[in-house]
Amino acid sequence: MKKETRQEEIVRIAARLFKEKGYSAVTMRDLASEMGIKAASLYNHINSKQDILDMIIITLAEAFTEGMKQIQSSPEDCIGKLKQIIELHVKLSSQNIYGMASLNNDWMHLKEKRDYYKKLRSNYEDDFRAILEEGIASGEIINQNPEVMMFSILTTLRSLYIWIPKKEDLNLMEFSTALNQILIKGINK
Amino acid sequence: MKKETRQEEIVRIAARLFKEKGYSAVTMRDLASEMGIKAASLYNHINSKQDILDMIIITLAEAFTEGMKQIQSSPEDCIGKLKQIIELHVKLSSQNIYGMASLNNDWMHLKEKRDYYKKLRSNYEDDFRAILEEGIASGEIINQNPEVMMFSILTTLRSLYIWIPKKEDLNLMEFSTALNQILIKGINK
DNA sequence: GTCTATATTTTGATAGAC
DNA sequence: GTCTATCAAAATATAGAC
Repeated sequence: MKKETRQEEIVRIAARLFKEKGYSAVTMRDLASEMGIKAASLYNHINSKQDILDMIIITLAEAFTEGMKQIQSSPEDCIGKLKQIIELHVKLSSQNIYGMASLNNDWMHLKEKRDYYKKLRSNYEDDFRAILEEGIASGEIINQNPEVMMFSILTTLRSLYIWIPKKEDLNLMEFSTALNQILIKGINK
Repeated sequence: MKKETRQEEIVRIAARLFKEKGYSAVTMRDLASEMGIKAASLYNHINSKQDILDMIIITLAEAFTEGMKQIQSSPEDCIGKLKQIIELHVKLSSQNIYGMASLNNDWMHLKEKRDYYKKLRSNYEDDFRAILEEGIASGEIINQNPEVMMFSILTTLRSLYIWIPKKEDLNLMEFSTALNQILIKGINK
């Protein structure tokens, strides 16, 4: 394991603070205080507060894009691909709980990278929708509005970061399996 | 229809801005500008920025509490109650799209009312969980982890405000029905 | 790599005229 | 009910010493 650079440490701590109060409410003094240094010292490792947010969000957004590319090229059917998407979200969310909060809630505070982020997200949703439509066409899943299906599944997956920290008791693999069953088969007996 | 007071107008416009950028990133000057007046003039109608957030969030949180009380006292079974919960969320979310954003994302910026809000939310989740556990006990729904089921359904419902504005084409009643089917019966054929 | 000192801008809010 | 003028605090960021 490579040693964490000072910049990576700042970004990691910042993400934790951003999750608690949101990007705008966290000051450079808050962040510095949490690092045990003065605010001015932060600027030896990062260019601006904006840059920290950029790094947190873009890294994650690109990881999701990469994950979706893998899933698309897999030989699985629709249900199999959905299962992989669930696993992708559980994996990335549990690896970076704090960053997921920024991805969900603070993307509008991106500046130059905002359009790029929106493009990645929009492409991700298009790919997701295409998988559902393929499943409807092949008769694998019900013929419901794919937009509503995607909304339901995706918002649950996008909110995983809120619940995963509370579920330390629950094994992640078990969690993923339970989620898979609930999202795909419903809760009806 | 009673005429909207100036204070109500301020709160309504503020909620819209809070949804776009979050409570902390919206300044009193932003809000005043959107109202067509100067920032100082706002203080003739409200005491503080904090008060605006309090009004937005607490009004909604109490509406959910009241709705849940109604549902609890209904004679429906578990699945029927879940359907009513879905309808409650679709109704309140569509009536106050902007306020729902603050409820979800800016509750941590409450001050004196923060504990009260957290109590309401915690009670709401307890009531929700009890309905699911009752359904498991009676054999109405599958014997899965009620926490994971609640998480899945509730996060979808709590995110409705993001999607409803995009779905103006989609009738709200239809939306509610589709959502009900997807959340309860799943998407599997 | 961290510090102190400081520049500059922006913030929520108040006082008092009209 | 709105305005102008203004305050005090807090924000991001830079310069230069150590």
